[in-house]
Amino acid sequence: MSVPAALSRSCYNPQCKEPKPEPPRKGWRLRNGDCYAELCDRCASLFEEGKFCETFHSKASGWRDCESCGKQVHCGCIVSAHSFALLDPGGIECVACNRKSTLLTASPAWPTSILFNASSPDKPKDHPAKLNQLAGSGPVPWRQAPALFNSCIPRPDLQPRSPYEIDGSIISDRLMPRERYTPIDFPERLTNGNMKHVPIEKFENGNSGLKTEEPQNSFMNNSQQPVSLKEEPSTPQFGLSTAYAFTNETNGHLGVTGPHFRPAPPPTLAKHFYGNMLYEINSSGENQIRNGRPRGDARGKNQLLPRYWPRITDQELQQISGESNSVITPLFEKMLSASDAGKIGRLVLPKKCAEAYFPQISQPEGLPLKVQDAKGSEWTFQFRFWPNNNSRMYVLEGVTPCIQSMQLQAGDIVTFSRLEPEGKLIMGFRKASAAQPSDQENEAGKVFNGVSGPVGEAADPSSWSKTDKSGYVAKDGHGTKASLPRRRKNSTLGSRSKRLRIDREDLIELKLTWQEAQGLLRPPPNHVPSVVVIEGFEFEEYEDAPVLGKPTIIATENGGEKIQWVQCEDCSKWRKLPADYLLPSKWTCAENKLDPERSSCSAAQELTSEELEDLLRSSNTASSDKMKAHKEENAPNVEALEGLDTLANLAILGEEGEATQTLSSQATTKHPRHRPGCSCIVCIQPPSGKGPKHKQTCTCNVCLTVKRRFRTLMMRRERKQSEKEAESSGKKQPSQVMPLPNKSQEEDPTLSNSSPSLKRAMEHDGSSEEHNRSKTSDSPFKGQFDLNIQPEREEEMSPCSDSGGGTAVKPHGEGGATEGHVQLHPPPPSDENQNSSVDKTTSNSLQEAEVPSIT
DNA sequence: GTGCTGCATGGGC
DNA sequence: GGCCCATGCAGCA
Repeated sequence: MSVPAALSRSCYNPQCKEPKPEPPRKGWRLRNGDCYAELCDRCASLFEEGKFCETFHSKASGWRDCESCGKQVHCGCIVSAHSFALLDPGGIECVACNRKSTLLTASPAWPTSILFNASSPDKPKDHPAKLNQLAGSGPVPWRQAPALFNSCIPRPDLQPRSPYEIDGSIISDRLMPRERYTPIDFPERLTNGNMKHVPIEKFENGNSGLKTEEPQNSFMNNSQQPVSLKEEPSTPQFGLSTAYAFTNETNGHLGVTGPHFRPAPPPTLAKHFYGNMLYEINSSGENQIRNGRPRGDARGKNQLLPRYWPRITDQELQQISGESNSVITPLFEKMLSASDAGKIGRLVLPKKCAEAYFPQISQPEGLPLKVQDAKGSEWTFQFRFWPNNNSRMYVLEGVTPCIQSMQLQAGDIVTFSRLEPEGKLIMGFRKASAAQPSDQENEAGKVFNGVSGPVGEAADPSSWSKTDKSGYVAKDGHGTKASLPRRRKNSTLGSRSKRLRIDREDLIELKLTWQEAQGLLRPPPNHVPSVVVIEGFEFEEYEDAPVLGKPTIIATENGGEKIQWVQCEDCSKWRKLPADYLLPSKWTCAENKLDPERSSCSAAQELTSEELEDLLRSSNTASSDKMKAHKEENAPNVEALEGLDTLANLAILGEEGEATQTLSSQATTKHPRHRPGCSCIVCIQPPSGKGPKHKQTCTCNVCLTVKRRFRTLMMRRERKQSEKEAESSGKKQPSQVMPLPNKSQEEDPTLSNSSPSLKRAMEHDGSSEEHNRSKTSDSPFKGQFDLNIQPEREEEMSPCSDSGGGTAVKPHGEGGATEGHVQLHPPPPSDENQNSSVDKTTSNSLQEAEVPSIT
């Protein structure tokens, strides 16, 4: 610690023994921010002439050439810290050249340099304020800040946090690995060349955490991977040379990761950190405001809210950057609201983010903004604003196609990054399952995991794994990683919007229309259908339930040939396949045997973004139209849905009148197993709605078979029930008893394990009037049914809950009565639910047939 | 009737 | 109390 300038009688310059004049002349501002070097006349004059370093530090290290005029500038000490500017491409410029270039190339949105000079050395008081401005507050546009940070702060991963963001609980519970950091006491660096990490305990709020000391260079040396920085902090700069140390939880090293990661950008954080650093550093002895504003205000209105801090991961960066050497600057992220992900196609941008990172717009119409998605597709959005309460509301318009192509929905997160040096905007995303694995969002996350991605994989908190074709899911055994900020009280979904929260609760159900669900059904793996011949017609029957297949988009090529587009699980590129090609639930480019040229994820996508957009749009339209048509067609008959017991643990909750669209862009209505030459009961029928409908009196083979099999089914059920009743005689009878068909009906010997949906066809021939009556019972689940029902289990639970004995539904046809939701969690096993389920199972089974065209 | 556009409203921070 | 922003809604095409 040097002698306070005020206490020394000699010139502050240690190389000068001259006494200070009275009053002493002020030199540069000292690091503590309040004092100034008190100099003798000579040294003061040299300082004011900008020749101090030249005179006294000529043999010191840290001299650099101005990139413009070549003039040597000492960048190695605090004395001249304000007389040069760091340039984005690297190097420095003297004040004079920088002023010229700034005037010539001034771009408020994308500054070319960082100015470290004060307006005048004789106004050293200006420094902190200017630095703060540069860092993103005050009149200087926020958009200047990213470059500022980019240039100075090696930040390997995730968003920086201010010291007071870290408390004990955060360290232990919230902080993700590598999120840990410690602001560095920059004055220490300046003086002794070592990078000392300020112990977090030092901060006023009692935070505890990392306490390490590393040589200055070890910051980079300890990196697991090199960091692409345009300007490395090799030269200790003024206080803005804030750096962060990170620990890698796996090895405890300080370091940075990510080959293309540029330091984190949140502009206000620059101010945030700088201001607080000054404040905190002085907090021990001088608990005053150092940056000109109360500490509390550091989190004030000018802050980029934590929920917008980019939490982009290495993998995502890698995905975005691909193999290029481009540097990616994560800008911000936003969780999609219902309206963002809705049809309107408007993505509301956080105001601060929009103003900081997007081009400045003065007219509400804004301007078109090209954004590239993670797959490389380029989209053009209209970046604009609406006047709103004397403020602005920034929106991106026309995002629907992009959001649909990424299959995003409310709760998912879109991230915005900038690709340097191109300056291209990159839009990435994280699926909700990756972002919300905790708290109230937990359930939704689990659901998503359950449907679209692996769950319960080895917990590796430091990594992310893909959960679906394009999103990521956190492999977080504790369910805390990705939800760190969301667990805060003021989290986006925590309390920000009840409406959004409700929507997320709805995510417990996978919104899936019945037709879409059918379209996704595939024969079970290793299936060996038993073929039964009835009157010359072959019937396939499966022992196991079908599985969910890969959604595709059916299209017609110019030549009229039917094809389907399928998206690769790994690279999310769309590949073309024959329309009748059967896809597993997961499909990757490697399986594209039919098109060797595109059997690798590295192969380009055939579809242009425009074509894809059209395709998705047309798919949606078709789906919507079909839904409407189907609704109209079935409106009189549809009160409940068919039991899709084949969906294993899924349940469909029909919601009449509500057309869900979540998967409509992907779900195909293609007959999942409609194969040429197949003579099964469905394949001999024309697709739903396309052929003549069968009359109730129809005696064709199909109708007769259906009827006979239904009778058999009912007889079996009756017999089973009788047996059970005999066994459980004396037991309490359930409140609702399945009505049974006429016992005199003959049994169909071929009915071994047929689909319960066959039964529905029977209700139309008048033989199941009882069922029709039960269908209209006052069940609280009227209009719905629970696909979680596993018939066998139901039978165990309720002696009268025979669901028909069949567990496998042939995923034929598109005969869904209406759309429904697939529910992943069964209703609570209350009596009411059980009974309701029984009722639903029975009635629903009778209402839906795999031969929907039979009337 | 439907979808789009621009603004208004109001809850939450 | 002011600002942000999710969403509602009227007007229009």
